[in-house]
Amino acid sequence: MNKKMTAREALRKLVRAPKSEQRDAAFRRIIRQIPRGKVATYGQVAAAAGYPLYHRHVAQLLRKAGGALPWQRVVGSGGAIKLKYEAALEQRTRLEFEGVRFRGKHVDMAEHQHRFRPWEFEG
DNA sequence: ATCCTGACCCAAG
DNA sequence: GCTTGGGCCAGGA
Repeated sequence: MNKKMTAREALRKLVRAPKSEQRDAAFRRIIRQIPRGKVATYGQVAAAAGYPLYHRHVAQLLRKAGGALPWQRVVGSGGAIKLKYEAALEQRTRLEFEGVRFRGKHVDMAEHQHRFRPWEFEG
């Protein structure tokens, strides 16, 4: 018979069927909500857009969309910069220019974490 | 259809 | 703190 469904599998079934088009649109909308001086993680953006478990795709979009979005405001878990080499330096520089402070290698999340408002759904 | 890749994430050690 | 292994998912070859 059917094996017990894991919590993750259950979640996956609840999540809206992935359509890259509207998914990316949702990601873009969320990313644009992040104000100057604040940041959000890939996972938070994905979840806020209605697609938990799609954090990797947020990164994929950012790479593709590039300059059309405030890409520097999306960081890794814990405020880590996930880009490499020069790109990483550029992101850090851009963020510092917006007033974001770092603690070692990570963004000071206690101060710069952006909180998304769940009720601002607006279709 | 299979294999590989990625601006990820997290629990362990 | 850092590294590692396993898990995740869609896209491209």
